Amino acid sequence: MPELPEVETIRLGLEKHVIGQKIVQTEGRPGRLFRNNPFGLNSVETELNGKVVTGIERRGKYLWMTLSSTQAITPPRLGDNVLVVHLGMSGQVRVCQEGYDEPLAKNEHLRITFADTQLRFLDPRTFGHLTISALQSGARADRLEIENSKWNENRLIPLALEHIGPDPFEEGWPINQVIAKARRSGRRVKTLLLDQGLVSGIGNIYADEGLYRAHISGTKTGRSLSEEQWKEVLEGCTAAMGEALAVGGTSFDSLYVDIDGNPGYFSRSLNVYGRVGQRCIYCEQIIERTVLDGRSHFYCPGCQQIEYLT
DNA sequence: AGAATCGACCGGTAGC
DNA sequence: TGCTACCGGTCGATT
Repeated sequence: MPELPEVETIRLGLEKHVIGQKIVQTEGRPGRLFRNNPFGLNSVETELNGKVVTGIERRGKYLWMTLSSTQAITPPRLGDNVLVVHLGMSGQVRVCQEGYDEPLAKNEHLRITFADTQLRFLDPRTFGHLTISALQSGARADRLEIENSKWNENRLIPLALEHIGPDPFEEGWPINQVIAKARRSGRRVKTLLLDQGLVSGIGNIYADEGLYRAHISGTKTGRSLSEEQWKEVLEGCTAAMGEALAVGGTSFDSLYVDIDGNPGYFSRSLNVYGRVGQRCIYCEQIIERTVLDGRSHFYCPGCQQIEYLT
């Protein structure tokens, strides 16, 4: 399940392989992955063909590929169309150097061919998205109702991502404003961490790991936590994601691999996620699993005091 | 109007 | 061997 560290691992791999390369051919499979693209698959192909890749950017779990009509690597401009990619829960991007003429695989939705490299976008469960979107000002995209929303004003963000909140790995991300908003909510902390409009990139694994690191139960309401507790939770999630990124992400099952097909190694460092029945490494109580808002929640009953909501 | 909650979308796979 | 239940990120419908 690709969350921030896994998506960033893929972004780094793509940067290595396709920056400066010219797209010679694009082939897509019509279907659900293009459901949000206003002009359908054809517009994806016409937008990409002949363009040069100038960058691969990321916010939260979304990636986008910036493009240029000339060979020079120039910064993206306001209004430029980019290819936006979301991997859902089973999406993969793979880089190939051979077999260019093989027909599209059953689960392959887009194939981009460069002179000596080919990118393949695979997604068996089709929860992912592929779409073309125009860049707009990051400040305008910011929906946090922040008074001085200057932290992101120099960044260009695809219009399709304007509902996506700040990413803890973005330079100067407004953690205090995120906390202020979270503390006005009656929703559970775990649910708030998964709300990509509040803070982006955190998924089920790193939400549970961050809550465990902060020794705080995800069943508490947003408004019941102090500023300091919220800071510990968010920094716990960020630290877990940073450590995971350093080892190529978490391959909890075989669904996540990087662009070369290699798994990440953080699953062996997880403290609670998927460890139901095993002992907490800190207090030695047995890790439990419950369901919050329809999602799995793993926690240590010794370290994280549960709050039962009526 | 806004906030919160819940089900639908998929198919690989674990468990029976 | 075959069947069913389960899982999760996001969106849209419902409360």
